[in-house]
Amino acid sequence: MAAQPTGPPAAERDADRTREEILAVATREFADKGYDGARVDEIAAKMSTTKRMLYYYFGGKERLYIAVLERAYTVIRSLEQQLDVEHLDPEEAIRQLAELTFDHHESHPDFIRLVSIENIHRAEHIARSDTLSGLANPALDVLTRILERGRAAGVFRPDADPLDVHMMISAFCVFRTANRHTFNAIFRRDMLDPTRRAHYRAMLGELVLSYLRPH
Amino acid sequence: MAAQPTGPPAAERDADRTREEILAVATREFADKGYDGARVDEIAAKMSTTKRMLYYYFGGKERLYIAVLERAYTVIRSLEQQLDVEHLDPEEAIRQLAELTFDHHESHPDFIRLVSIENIHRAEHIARSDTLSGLANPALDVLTRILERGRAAGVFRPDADPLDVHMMISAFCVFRTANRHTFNAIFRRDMLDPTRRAHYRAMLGELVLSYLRPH
DNA sequence: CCTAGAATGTACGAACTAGTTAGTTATACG
DNA sequence: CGTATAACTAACTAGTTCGTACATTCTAGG
Repeated sequence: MAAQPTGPPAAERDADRTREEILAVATREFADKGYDGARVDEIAAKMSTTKRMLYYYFGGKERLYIAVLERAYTVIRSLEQQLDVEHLDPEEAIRQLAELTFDHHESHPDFIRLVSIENIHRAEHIARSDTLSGLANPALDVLTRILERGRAAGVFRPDADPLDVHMMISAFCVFRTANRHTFNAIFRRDMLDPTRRAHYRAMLGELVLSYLRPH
Repeated sequence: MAAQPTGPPAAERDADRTREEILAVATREFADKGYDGARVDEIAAKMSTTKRMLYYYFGGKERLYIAVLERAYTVIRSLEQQLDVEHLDPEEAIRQLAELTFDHHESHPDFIRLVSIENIHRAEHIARSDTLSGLANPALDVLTRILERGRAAGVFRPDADPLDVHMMISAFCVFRTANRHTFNAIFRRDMLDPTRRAHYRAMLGELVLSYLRPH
């Protein structure tokens, strides 16, 4: 139901383009203000079409929000699929995986905010989405294989669980971006200050590796 | 302006009691629904007095929310002040500090939610509160002293920064509670499941200590 | 006992907000 | 060329939400 069969794409009356624009504006607005803070009229005002189209294509505020979440997760997952660290030795692979995750979180603040917002709502919208509720994570598969190789080589402790390690990495990266505001307000240190970036990036790698090494 | 001078405390017409009840109900409501999701009328309905009192004592929704934040932080800080781990050797002190922080986060889910909510709002309310914006953290002082002792004894690496270590611990604990819903929706693992509690608690201690030990 | 002022309750309204109704224009296709 | 239908627009509405005006009751101090 997409893809113009012949001729150049019409500048006006392009359903796909309209849908995409609504999603893009809505993503920014929901990430910025939260689900309850976002205003349908505000989203409408910021796009080149009207509010009616938002209801035409998505059916309502909540379903638009779910569509936003679905697209955001899809984008992130497709990026994760490009991970290519399996040719490295286990230690270096872990370090790279951690640092790529680190970079990743830093360059997608909207996604992190959407996840925080969704947690405030106890993931009720994710639960309502078939697309999202059981969505596998390619980064976790990569991590699982690295751990196995490291265990076999005797450089990693044998009891390390992939999901636990993934959680450690996520916790560090998510906290750094998601909690930066209160952290900065209380401790007067901006965790996202560019001058501290290299320090935190290296620290995460060390943290994970020092945990993984057999004692 | 409190403390009845003579006679038994009046069951009705007790300004302090009314204030406290409003704060308690508002805390639950804001933590549950977020700032924009919370409804003034809903808070009013759940308390034994009327909405008028909320405006009489706090002036409005936003100022009530700030008062809620101030009280929540104050409570947490006073609990932190009771930390008593300085008599232990550095390694054991760190482990205990981490585990107490862990317990702490688990037993104050409302506080964690309020912090997440405040981060969605980029800490704008904390910034507006004189009480909160520069509030020192007793746990950080304790941590600083432990690290110093450990460094002197040669059991900790010399370049470990107290605030970084505090951040590591917080990241782990906050992520486990604040992001449990999306994590569970995606990975089908409840990080707060009681049967996994001991595992995570021990893991945090190991994580921090393996990072701190000189390599 | 009386009064000033603090504390409380009721009822209401102005502004906002999600969603809809009713109608219009462009485009694909025979 | 004509028409069915997808894409689109503007104006409106029903319900909500924060906040307030006004009336009332309790309590401390003289």
